[in-house]
Amino acid sequence: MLQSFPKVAQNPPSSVAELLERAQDLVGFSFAELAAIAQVQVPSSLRNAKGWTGQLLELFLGASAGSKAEQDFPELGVELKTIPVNLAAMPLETTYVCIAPLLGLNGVSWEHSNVRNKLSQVLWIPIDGRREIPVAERTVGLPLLWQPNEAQEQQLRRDWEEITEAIILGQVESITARMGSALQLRPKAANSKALTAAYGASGEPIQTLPRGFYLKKEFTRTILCEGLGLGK
DNA sequence: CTGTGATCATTA
DNA sequence: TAATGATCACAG
Repeated sequence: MLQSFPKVAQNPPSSVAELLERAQDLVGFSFAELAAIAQVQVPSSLRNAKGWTGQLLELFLGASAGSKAEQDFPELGVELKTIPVNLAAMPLETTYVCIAPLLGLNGVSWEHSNVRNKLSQVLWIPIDGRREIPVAERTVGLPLLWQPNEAQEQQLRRDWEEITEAIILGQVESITARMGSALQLRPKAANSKALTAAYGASGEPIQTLPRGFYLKKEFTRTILCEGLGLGK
């Protein structure tokens, strides 16, 4: 099969097929190679460049830049997630999904939740992210376009409902990352001093750390292994 | 400050 | 040593 050389996208993909084509063209390339093409520097460490990998791939796939609270490819209904894995395809990190609203949740249903919207269709791009490999030498893996199956959808729904219920009841501060089987709630802020409004235990307004929804590693591992036919 | 992209680093 | 809670950079 003919392999086109990857290049920085000048426009968003016009179809899912085109998006997948672009992703396919990146397979096997190292970050050093891609960074050279995109004319950006490879950080020696991701310590001060935590989102670098995801943003590098966005350049090649043509994702609309910015920090809008919507999918990366709104016209295609696709969300992009780069996920560092080891040789066993085990995710090395949890996956950030979206900010968790702490107010105005009355009447919000799973069907209309941001979590469901973001996860309705995801283009997963695994990265060989082994820590012992220099960032420049890490490579892009096989892309996987995923939609939650019935069981996964219900699992996510149960977690979301449990967590959301706790938020509504003013228990945000007692929710730990242990709650939920696939989805978890964790801090998502510039630092521990950032504050946002939420409900207190008596329904009174309080200020608390902003939270975000994340996918636990094991859930993501199952997606990748089933989707890529790697067995379990 | 909120939301995007996430990984770091301390602790259990 | 894995997971939780904390943090980094940047756009708007």
